[in-house]
Amino acid sequence: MDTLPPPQDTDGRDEIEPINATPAYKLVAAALERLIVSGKVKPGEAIGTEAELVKKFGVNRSTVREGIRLLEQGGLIRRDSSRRLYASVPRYDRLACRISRAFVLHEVSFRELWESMTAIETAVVELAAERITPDLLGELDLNLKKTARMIDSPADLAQLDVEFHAIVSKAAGNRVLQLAREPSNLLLHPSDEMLFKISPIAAQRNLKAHAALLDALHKHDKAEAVLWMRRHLNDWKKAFELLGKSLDEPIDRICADHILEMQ
Amino acid sequence: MDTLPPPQDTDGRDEIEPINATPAYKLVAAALERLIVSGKVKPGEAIGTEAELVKKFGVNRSTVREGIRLLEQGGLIRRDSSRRLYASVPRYDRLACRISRAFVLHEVSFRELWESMTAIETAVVELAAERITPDLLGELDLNLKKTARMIDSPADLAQLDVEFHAIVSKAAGNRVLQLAREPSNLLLHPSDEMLFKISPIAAQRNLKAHAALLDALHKHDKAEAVLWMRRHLNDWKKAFELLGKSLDEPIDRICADHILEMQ
DNA sequence: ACGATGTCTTTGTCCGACAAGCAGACAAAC
DNA sequence: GTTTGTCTGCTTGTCGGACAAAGACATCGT
Repeated sequence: MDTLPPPQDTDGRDEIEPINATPAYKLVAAALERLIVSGKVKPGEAIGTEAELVKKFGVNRSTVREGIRLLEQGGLIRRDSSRRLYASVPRYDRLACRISRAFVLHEVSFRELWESMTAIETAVVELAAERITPDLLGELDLNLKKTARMIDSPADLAQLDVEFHAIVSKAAGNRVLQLAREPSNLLLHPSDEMLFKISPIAAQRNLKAHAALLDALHKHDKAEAVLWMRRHLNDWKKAFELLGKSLDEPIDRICADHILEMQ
Repeated sequence: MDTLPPPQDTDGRDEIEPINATPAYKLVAAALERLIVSGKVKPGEAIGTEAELVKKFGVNRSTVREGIRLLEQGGLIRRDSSRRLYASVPRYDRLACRISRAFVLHEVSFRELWESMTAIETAVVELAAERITPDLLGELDLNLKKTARMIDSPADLAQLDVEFHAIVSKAAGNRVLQLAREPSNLLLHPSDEMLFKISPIAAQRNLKAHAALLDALHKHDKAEAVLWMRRHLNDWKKAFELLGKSLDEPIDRICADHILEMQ
């Protein structure tokens, strides 16, 4: 696999070097990436126009454009209205979406998702109990009310469930945990809806758990919040198993559509 | 995102159409993405040549190329030798790298990283204690021996530390947790090295903790493994604070270089 | 001063072209 | 028969130029 024999030092002139055939468009992308990540161009600042980049890098416009496309999808470059290019910070929701997609393609199991959710959500809710602010408590109150009203509409319930936990994770004030949590949440959402559709009891238990969690958060009671989160997650697992599905089968590919349609 | 209000059917002449302002190259990318994610083209299979895609989509070759570039960086498309295009599954290390980069740009704090590590690593080690296999135990044994030998070389120590935890996370058999863990690990690595460089005691405690963790894993003793992981993480925090740095300051941008250089 | 106007700029898309590298076929040498 | 070298397509990477559309900008008339 180590291509090319070592440059046979026959007569001292061995500067052949293993051929560094990196295409120009990748070099352009790498250069721009370095500019942004290293902070020389701050998020929000404008990248030059294509013509300027052409002059700066000394390559053709098509090449510059291909380089830009590489970064565009990664979220390091954003287009305002009018399609001008600005440096940008990758958005969490986009990242979460990509991660979810990767999980689908890798065919991770529900068990893996559930284990991960258990670990992360309990930590999140513990932090949230400590740090939650009144306005986020208000948002949760509102969400709970809506959940009670929508108790017979599985689709809305699933949506509200996702929202509830998203608010809690925001309250935890930890963006690393927030991003770690998001993909699993996205992927569990469709199953969530299915559970609510099939079992009204699951919907009831969901509502009750949310109410208890919210109460614990109001009281800033870490222990109780964690306890209810555990119960909440166990409920989900039990309901899932009642459906006759195995936790060890890979998540459905139908989740993929759900992920895809959000860009 | 191609919304826009429906074209107000005021007087029958409503062929205004919601202005499909999505550039063609994005549509190409979306179409290819859908092909791969939905499973119509399985990972490893070849995407057609550019010429074929030109015919299939009815757009110019440049446009096709720009579309391909969008997916290329995301890891959905891979180039074999000879640059032919194949569908692919996004690699975890690439994803972790991107996530790390996002954290740097978002200027997350060491505290956020540490809290996340605490939550995830304890869960990981608990699962690992249950599921670890003899060969992974062997790898850990080897890693521990090397760590003992390299006790005076901070750079190697940091590298071995990262490896140790990576092996543990592999042993946990949960890819979701594994990916959730990776970015924080990457970002803490440089600070790790700095800690070892400044405080030989930190290196000693690190070695001791690893030994104890490994012992617990050998015995499949969950409780002890979790206990030692907690200690290990607290050690890190204490050492960090001894350095006089605040946990609440954003992670250094120097981490960025470290992240960038791994593709 | 303000709004309507036309012009400039920039992007999205297309066309055509060429060099380099890879794959396979084919002929030559052992 | 196997190996080697060569040749010919095919595909990608890069280039140059071109044009339409839409935003940005300057100008002009009131």
